[in-house]
Amino acid sequence: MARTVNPEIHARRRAAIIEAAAVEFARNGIDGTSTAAICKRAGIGSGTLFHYFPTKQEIALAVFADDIPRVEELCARALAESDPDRGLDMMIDHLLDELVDPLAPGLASAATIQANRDPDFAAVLQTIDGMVRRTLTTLLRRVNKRLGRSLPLPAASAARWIQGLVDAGHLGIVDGPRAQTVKDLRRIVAWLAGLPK
Amino acid sequence: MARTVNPEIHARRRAAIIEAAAVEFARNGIDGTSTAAICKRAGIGSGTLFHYFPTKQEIALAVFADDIPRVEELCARALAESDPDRGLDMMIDHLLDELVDPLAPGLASAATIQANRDPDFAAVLQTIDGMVRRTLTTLLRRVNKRLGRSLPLPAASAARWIQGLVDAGHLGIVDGPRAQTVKDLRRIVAWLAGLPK
DNA sequence: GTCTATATTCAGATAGAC
DNA sequence: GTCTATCTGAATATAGAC
Repeated sequence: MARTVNPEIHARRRAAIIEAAAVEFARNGIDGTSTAAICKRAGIGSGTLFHYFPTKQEIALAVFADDIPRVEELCARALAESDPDRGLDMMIDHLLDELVDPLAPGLASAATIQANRDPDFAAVLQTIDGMVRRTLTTLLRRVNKRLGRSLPLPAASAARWIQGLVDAGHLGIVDGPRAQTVKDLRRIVAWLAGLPK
Repeated sequence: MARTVNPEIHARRRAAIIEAAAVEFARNGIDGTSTAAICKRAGIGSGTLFHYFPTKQEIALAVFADDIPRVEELCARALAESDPDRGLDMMIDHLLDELVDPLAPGLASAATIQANRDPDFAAVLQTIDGMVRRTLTTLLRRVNKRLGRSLPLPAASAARWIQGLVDAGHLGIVDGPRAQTVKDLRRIVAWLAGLPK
């Protein structure tokens, strides 16, 4: 009598591995993380790890690819708002939430390096980035057309810079008191969105 | 008598190793770069590499520490300008020059990861960042006091964000046509510096 | 557990300065 | 010719993917 697969347990375990891997990757980079370290943190044996993922590369891919549905849903909700300023707020809020994650700087760095070498990985990053950028661009254009405000930069450029600013926050370069950082960022975004002082 | 040390040749070769290492680190990260790869690119044997540097860590440190004098000189010159706007321009120009370097995104990522593990390395990054930030802050304060313009953000915050924006460019997230990127950045900086439209 | 990859070492080989 | 800074690349030992 063969043991039947329990998909729920499988998914949970897979998620636990991804979580453990994310912590290690953020701290030590992908090459700097041994599969043993992931196993230890996830509380599993190495055999189990390679039952869930064929290679370390695939784990790295999954860490980021798992975000795609979440981002998709966020973008869809922001675009569904009738007031583009509300949609922008929603996007910014979520981007800022990520920013609070202490793993963010390390993960962003690890990702940049990995994207140099793994085209599949690069594609995943591009998917996420592109989705966010297109959403922000659309929202900014709506601000422009529907609300009649004029933007200091073209919508597409402004969208890129908003992403850039958030990523700068990710890198931890802008590392003042968190509250001040968030306040500043909102002010800059407001300017980019053509809001009056 | 014995053969004497030639400091000039030694320095040149050391620089060549650092240059080769920077290329490899930018492409593959520090852990992802083998000492053999550095040797190959530098055109030397592995023995020679370890004659110049005791460990790979030390090579990584040198890649960034070598920038300190250059940055010091830049900051000193910018602060010596009587017109703070000229000083700001000077800083921005140099920051943008770095941004044009195709190695910048990879090196920035590699550095972030390395700083997590090597305190000496972290100190080097902090030195460079702090120097630039203090210089920008001082220049922005002068804009405020001497020229009587008021800034949309406190000088210290604005300085951090300028660095953040440049680093966002480093990460390659803002990767539109180069000319447009540079133009946008100047516009944002002008706003941060309180210049009228 | 196996097997590869790789950081570091070492025992010379080479060649410039006197 | 001698002395030594400098270089080399095979050898070692260890780590780590699978």
